[in-house]
Amino acid sequence: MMRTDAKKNYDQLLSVARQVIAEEGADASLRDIARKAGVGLGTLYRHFPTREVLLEALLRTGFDGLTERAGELERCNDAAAALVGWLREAIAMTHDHKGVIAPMVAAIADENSALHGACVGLRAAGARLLDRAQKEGLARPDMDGNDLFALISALAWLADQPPLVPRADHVFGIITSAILTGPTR
Amino acid sequence: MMRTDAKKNYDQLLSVARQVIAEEGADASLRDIARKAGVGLGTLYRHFPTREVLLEALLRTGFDGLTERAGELERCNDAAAALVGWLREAIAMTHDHKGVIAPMVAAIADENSALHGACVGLRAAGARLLDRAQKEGLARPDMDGNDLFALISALAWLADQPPLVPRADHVFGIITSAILTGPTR
DNA sequence: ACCTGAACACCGTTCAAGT
DNA sequence: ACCTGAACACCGTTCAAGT
Repeated sequence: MMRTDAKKNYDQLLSVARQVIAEEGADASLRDIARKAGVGLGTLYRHFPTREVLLEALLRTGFDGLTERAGELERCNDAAAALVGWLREAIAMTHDHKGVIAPMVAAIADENSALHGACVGLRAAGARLLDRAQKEGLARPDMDGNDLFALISALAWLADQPPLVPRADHVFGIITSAILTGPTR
Repeated sequence: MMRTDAKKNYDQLLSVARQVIAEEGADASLRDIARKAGVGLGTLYRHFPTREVLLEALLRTGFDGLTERAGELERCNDAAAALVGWLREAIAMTHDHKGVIAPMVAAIADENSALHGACVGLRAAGARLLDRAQKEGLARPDMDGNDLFALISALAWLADQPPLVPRADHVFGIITSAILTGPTR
């Protein structure tokens, strides 16, 4: 069990980090976060030895929500709508924490990253929805969870680039239509 | 006209920058480049007042090659193949200079960026190829040069993320099939 | 005209010293 | 146990001083 003063610092750090990262992005200055939290820099490193650990803590509830949501949608009638709806939600989630998609992509290949588990879980949840849609003949068969993860990442990145934001929704539509359409032409 | 010593420094800087950026990416340390070029840091800033100016100088021949190539392809019989082939080349070009796609995307909305002109030219070249394919009924009509630029950017970014590289080609195929297919399903 | 490098204000990360 | 902040090795950017 954490000492109560440590717990207080931890919570304060997390709260300030959420705020700062929402403004500055996932590559915000850790020094700045510690400063704004009124805490020594070493304390931040004690609680979050790595930037990924901090991001994981910030995104945990979001990740959990998404995998839970995937479970619900698996029991939805329309497997195509379930897949596309979940994709949209997954992208929206990263959109709340700009700059987070690059570390997430890096984490999926790095078992030591604090974000690894969450990303693998995300990929698996998407893969299940995709698999169901494929079995019903609603999604192109020449894709797997890795392709889906790559597409989600690309769309999330796109939605993070201010000049591309106006087109993000439309591009989302183009790509989902490709997923739901038959294989090569 | 440049003084000959200045010209020598300029060339040396450009050559070292090409090398360093190939290894470290477009966000490589400018200090490091100056150091390796055996030149004062101020000299680098004199010749390349901004990182974008340096990137533009590095990519100029690549940009020119791509717009020229687009001109050739416009006279190709198969408008669909011309479009897809050019997309592939455009993405390959950024792939040679990792990390360059983010500044390029930023530049398209920033008229003051040294990369602005090149990016606008790229978008225009793609738009012409797209337009021709659309007029022949070979590409979906609900797209324009902005969408194409966004898709190229997303694919270029994807090809820059090591864990996603294995899927990059396949995802490219999925997306081009969406462009060449009819509109929504 | 051009070059240099110190100066300034920042980083991330570590770690001895304190409570 | 936990916290602090100095220390170290880096950045990008500017600019006085030199040739």
